[in-house]
Amino acid sequence: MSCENEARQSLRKAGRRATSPRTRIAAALRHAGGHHSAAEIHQLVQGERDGISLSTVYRTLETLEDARLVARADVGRRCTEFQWLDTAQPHHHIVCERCGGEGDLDPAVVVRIAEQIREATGFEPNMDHSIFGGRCASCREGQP
Amino acid sequence: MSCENEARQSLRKAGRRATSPRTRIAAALRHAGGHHSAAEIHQLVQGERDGISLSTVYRTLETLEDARLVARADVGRRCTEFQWLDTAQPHHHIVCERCGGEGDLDPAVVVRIAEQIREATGFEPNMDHSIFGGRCASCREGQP
DNA sequence: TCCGCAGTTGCAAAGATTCGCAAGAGGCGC
DNA sequence: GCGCCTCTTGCGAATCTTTGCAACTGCGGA
Repeated sequence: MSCENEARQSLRKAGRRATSPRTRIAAALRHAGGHHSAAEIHQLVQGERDGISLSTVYRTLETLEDARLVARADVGRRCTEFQWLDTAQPHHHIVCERCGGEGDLDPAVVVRIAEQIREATGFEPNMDHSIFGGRCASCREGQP
Repeated sequence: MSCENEARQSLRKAGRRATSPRTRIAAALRHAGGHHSAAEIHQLVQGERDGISLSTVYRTLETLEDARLVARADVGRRCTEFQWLDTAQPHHHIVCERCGGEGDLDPAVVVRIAEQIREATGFEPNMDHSIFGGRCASCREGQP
């Protein structure tokens, strides 16, 4: 699949070595799309030839995150997921802490938020893939 | 110290049982002020009478977080800290992902951000204690 | 094409956090 | 003040994630 070559190029472009485990992990994530846990990603690359150790999966994800190729999302406790960023549009979520419902956040709103933070602090916030916790409208009405 | 009584009252007000471990943990966090890791909190309450198990510390922190008495802050990977909220002003940080430098964020900016998210999605974001990652001004200049 | 160094990997062990279960304790009603 | 029911705790085990270290490999230069 071309994902493998694309992944390899993205890695080189980011100044990282395009090793076999790295390429396979990146390609799998890119090809699969959406969010995946470390264990899922480990599964995805297990099917093929020789296995990749779980620690390598974690280290690779960290590397890819540093290279801004992958975004980490801590959706609630006990649930860290990763997503390929290179091709995806930046997108953002809001998760209801009571009912678990999710909503998407207009990227324009996030851009404006980032601008406000930059103006206020001089920091350029990293908002490749933000997740806000909160209460959805119906849960807010139901309980105080 | 009065922290213990205050903590007890806050717990009851939130509809939780004011048990001895809970009260001690809440009082310690309240008294200590600032951010503390689970292990530090465990240490803080170890000195006194009988010990409190680490799992109880974690469970209590979770309970206190649910009750909005404590805020959890994931400052980068490998570093989860907790802070007593009841008395503190809401406050917000921005952390540089490159140099580790920290800045404070004007609460007014955060209020505006919360409003924008509410208008856009109907969600009321929980912004008791937000942390944004990003690049500080000097790191932005230094490296692209 | 071959070599050498620095970056990576696999493995096993450590650390952090959560979970299951039986025993114990807080708080409401009597 | 006493009893009971439910919520909590402690302990140990399970899970998730990171780390240390020695062996291995990509890739720039000869």
